[in-house]
Amino acid sequence: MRFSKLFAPTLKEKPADAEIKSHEYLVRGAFIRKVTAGVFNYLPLGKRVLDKVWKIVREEMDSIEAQEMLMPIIQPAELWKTTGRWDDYGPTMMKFKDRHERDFTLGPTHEEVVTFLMRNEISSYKQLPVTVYQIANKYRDELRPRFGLLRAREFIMKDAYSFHSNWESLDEVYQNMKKAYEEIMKRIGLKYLIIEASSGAIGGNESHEFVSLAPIGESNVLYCDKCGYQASDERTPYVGKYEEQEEEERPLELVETPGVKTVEQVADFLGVRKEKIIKSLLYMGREGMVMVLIRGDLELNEEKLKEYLNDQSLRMATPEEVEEEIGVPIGFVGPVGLNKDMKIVADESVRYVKNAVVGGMAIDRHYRNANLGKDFKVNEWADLRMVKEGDPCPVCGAPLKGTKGIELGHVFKLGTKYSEAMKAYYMDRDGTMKPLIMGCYGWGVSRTISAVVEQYHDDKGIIWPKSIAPFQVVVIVVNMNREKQVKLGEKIYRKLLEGGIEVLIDDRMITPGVKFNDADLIGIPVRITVGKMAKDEKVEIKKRYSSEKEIIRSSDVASAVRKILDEYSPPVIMDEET
RNA sequence: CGGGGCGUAGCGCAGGUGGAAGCGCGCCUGCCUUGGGAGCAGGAGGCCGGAGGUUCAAGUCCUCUCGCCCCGACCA
Repeated sequence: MRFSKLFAPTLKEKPADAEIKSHEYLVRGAFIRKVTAGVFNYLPLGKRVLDKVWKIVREEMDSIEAQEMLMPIIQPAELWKTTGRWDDYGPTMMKFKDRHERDFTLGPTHEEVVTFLMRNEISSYKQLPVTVYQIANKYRDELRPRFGLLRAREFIMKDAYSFHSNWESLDEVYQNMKKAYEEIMKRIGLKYLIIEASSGAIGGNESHEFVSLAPIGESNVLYCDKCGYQASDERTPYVGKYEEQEEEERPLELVETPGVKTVEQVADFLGVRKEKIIKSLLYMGREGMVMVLIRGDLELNEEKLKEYLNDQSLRMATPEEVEEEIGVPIGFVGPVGLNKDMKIVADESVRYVKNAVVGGMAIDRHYRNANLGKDFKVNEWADLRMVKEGDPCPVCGAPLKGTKGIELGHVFKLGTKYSEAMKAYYMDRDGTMKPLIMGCYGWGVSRTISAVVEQYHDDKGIIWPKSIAPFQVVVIVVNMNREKQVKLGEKIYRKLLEGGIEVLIDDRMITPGVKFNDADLIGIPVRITVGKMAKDEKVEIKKRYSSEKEIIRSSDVASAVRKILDEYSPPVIMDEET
């Protein structure tokens, strides 16, 4: 490719909306351009990188005998209603109506569509197992699209689905998929962790996330140096012991607390520790309102609650809903004297709080000395607290450590959730109808590009690993007015092309500074500079991430390029202010 | 959805109290220059996001609207 012909309008200045390096460099380097919030054009350079990632993902999928297919972006509402996800997934879906007022969505994922397909086409165990995948656009109406390709509304994902007649078969594909994902991470060159993304408590619902490490990542990872435990904070059970408080139960007392609502304020106002307060949170779910209790100093883990109540539509009740249902403004709601027939679920921590402070069930009132059993009851107990860095490892008890990352891959044993909801049955060897056993496996293809830039850049721009660089080599002709340089540059360019190397020749009629800066910004691994020494048939060769330059004879270029590419391994950036 | 901010040239931005639309970069022409985003000279480019209003007069004030960005949206 000739730079003079390449559509790559690079930018000198940082775009106003870029907060993180990957966003800034991908825009400045002319890889992407925003069309509207969370929706992007991929320019030629961006498309080249995307294709590289795409190819690696495809090869790894093919290697485990997953079969590529293509599913529609437009999906009818009916499919989503049969699984209940039209409401569960709800606001994140891009919905629209056709001219006949029928509801549709732009697919955020494809479980429904693929299960629908298999329901119609799979009738016998003899057709199983089967694994299919696609690499295609996905649509999610994110609350707040941000960080360029990292949280986009339109993005590219590889999604695979497997179908089985037994759990052993599912496990086999699941393990293969994990290996394939590790291969993808390694081939691209990302530093990553595989983390548990399931409670692992009941049933066979196993799940793992593949997280690319980055300080700006939105996944909180907890890990244990001692035993190797790694998991998402959302899925880490709390295994610490609570201490029984040796304290005499005092009589319940209603106190005035004007305008005092938050745990913080209550603790201050009444002069008690947050540990003595019990927070009463109200959630709306499929079966109405639920009261959730947790100790004042702890954070509720909403994922655990959703899982425990088996209700993905769960959300915090609005202040209006609380007023309407309970007749008391939020901040003063509590379990004492709750005359509504409402389920009360409590975190284990609540069991051990003696003489607690709780909402007074009247405006500007709180109760002191509320005690479990005597003053209020709890219907159900569960582990609902958010585990933090420093809490004990659920496996070995050592203090957990924390880090952050970008979720790139997610594998999940779905079991029969979708097949049962959509009545996707096959006939087994024994002549009975059984629901298909399923697994699903996602990989964020476009997001991978950002994750790579987060790990591979410096203050001049991107430093692509050679596996996904848009070009392997850039040939810079320093002075286009010097015939010697132009001729030698062209000769080298042609030679490398013939050798099957992806090479870009910078033949623009501009000053060399621009060329050097663009080469750095775009992040091409090997740079060959054809300058003053062209008259002696010599050129300079340099790695993107190194300041060392080597002078070589032009006849040695092909072998020098091969050698440098062989040993090319840029350093990973793990910590940096963004 | 709540709070805050911003929409002025392709990009980044400036335009007190209303009174002739500007700067830097980029772009075009010419000269000159060519090892880290050159220099000089000339030039093109704007419905000041949109609609309504106040006024003799609106980029500027008011109302509405659309879009974008940031923070929060889970602690009651």
